[in-house]
Amino acid sequence: MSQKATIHDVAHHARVSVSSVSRALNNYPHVSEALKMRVVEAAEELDYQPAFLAHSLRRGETNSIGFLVGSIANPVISTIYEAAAEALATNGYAVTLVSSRNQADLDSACLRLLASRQVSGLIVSSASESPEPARRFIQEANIPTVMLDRAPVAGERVFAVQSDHESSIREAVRHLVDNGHRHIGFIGGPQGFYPTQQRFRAYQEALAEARIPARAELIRFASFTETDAYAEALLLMRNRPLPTALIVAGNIILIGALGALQARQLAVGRDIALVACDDIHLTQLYRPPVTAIRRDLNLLGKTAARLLLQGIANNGNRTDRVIKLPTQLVIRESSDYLCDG
Amino acid sequence: MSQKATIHDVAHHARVSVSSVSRALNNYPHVSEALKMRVVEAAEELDYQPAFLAHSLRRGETNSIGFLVGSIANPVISTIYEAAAEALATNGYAVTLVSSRNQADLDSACLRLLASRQVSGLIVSSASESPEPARRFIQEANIPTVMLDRAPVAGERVFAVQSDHESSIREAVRHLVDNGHRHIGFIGGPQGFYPTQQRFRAYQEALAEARIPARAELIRFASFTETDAYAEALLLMRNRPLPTALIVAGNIILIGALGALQARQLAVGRDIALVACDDIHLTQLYRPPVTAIRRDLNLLGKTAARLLLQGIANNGNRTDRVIKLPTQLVIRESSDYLCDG
DNA sequence: AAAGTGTCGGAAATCGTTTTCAGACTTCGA
DNA sequence: TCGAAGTCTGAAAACGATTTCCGACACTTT
Repeated sequence: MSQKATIHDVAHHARVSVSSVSRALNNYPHVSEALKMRVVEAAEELDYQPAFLAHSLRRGETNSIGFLVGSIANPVISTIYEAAAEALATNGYAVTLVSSRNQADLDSACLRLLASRQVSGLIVSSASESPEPARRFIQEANIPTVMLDRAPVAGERVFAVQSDHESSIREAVRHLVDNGHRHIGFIGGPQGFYPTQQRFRAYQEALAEARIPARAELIRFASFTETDAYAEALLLMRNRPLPTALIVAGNIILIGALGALQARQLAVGRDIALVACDDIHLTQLYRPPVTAIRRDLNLLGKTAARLLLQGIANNGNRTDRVIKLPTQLVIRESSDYLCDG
Repeated sequence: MSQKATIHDVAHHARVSVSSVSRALNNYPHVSEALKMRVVEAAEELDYQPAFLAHSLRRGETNSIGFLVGSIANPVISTIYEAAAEALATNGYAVTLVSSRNQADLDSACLRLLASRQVSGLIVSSASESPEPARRFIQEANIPTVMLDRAPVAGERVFAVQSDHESSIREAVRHLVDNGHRHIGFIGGPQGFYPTQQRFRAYQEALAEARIPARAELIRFASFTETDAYAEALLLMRNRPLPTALIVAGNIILIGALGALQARQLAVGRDIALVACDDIHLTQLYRPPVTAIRRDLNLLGKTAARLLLQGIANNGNRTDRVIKLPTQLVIRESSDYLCDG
């Protein structure tokens, strides 16, 4: 019935010129109140919305930003996304979400797709550490970009928001050592994955500080699937002496590890102390509740959005290039006991 | 350095006209091999990619589809999304995701935003049942639309994909009744929420079939927050006699209810039988594992994508308008015992 | 009275494509 | 050999906005 009205229809209906309509609707100076009123009225009457494509084509910006993730099915990512998207939406941006399905080699293609859609900004939180082509693309595309909990990329308009994984991991190791543990296992995500690298480094440094030799066979890395994490956990548990404590990096790993421990009949919080790196619902509802590193995912998303918006607006002015947000170790029953070993 | 090359640059570089470039690149008939070769070569040399905005403006379609959700932080939704988005991506569509943040009154605005971006299709899985304005908008916008696990909407190009919640709920009630339960509680999502309505109806019918009078005080509805679900569960547990079994509709409700049961010192699988409506990781890892209704979320997403693509292509031809996918009750220890009450 | 200032309309350029139209050239059958 | 049909190609018109340029007023101000 009502084919979408064009700016010409509005002009005709308000008995003014198209240029006046454009000026009135975009709040340009030198336009009288009376004319503005007439135009706005006519626009509302015809339910006029400027054609997005024509508008963007002429203006040269799409008011939409691209969000690249490894998997949106990861509850941590989706929570961050929700927060960021809300902040962006209130600033008039729509966001197109692309998932690389945890395949790092797809990153480049995904970014290229987003760039071809001429997004005004980019938030990158792809699964594995982006390989060289993807990083180079970000550098050269000259699109304002925020790396979200990922390694920073050199570039004029590239920013980064990170969580301070290291300090909490160090605190966790100290906590375990204080409770008498000397065989502390570690299961990380993929080795190229930035948070995994940070956590692993902190784990090693904290062990060194406590003068505890790292046992290589108690260290494993898993991909982003529960079944793989399960398998790696089982492999780790084959070693003797068994670890008396275990740090699992990430919620997927946690799920796999819990399954493996149950299969091995190892009681969390008695036979083995457990520390998780994401404070998801499971950690609080599990019996016993499991110690975890909490971070404000909402703040993380909001900060990424804010930084990106600044990067788009300031056009390269001075802003913080990388922001590191705090984390907090929440000690629960899974690790809050003295090791008798 | 290299500003994006336009079709004119390619034309100039290949020493042909712009129209020929367009024809060659879009595989139109009546273009000689020689010319095509020259054009393709020049295009590659300049790394030419057609400008999305201009392309879409002229063609009248954006090759992007809008996805409206209540909250992407819900793991069930995000899993479905991931599957649908992958299917759409392989068909050349990008998807812009909009969350109404579980506020039903925002649905209309979100849809309007998506429509103004001139999406070629719409998948709607907003949180609560869309109120009248949103439904009317979908009807009138004449955009191919798939309602995902939501009430179907009358309209020429509106389709629906649903899960068969009823049959599994009926099976669950029968299962509980067979085990001797006669006081079976029910906690649903918001009353306007379509899956909640279906589950609740099935719950009532199954009770009636078993000639068990429904106790109104054992029925509660919660919003989409864990704290609210927690509160509602506590309220439900105030009644005497206590229910010996509980059906919780949805993963958020499950989390709240588990917290409440723990607070009340009620042992799941002994004091009270528990049946959940989403088979998330938690249900399998919880001790005891909790009985849940499983459905193929991947299939759900893929089916929605397929239906939408057909709706876009067939332009109103005959296809299935609504598809109902099966569900399956997975009985675990939380309910697999005889009621002694 | 001349000059400046604010307001508005009309025409036209622009963004980068796709699509239509018409002309030029080949091929082919009568 | 001539017209018709078919193949190739380029020029120009869309698509729907924003933006620029210029001219026409109606007011002030000097």
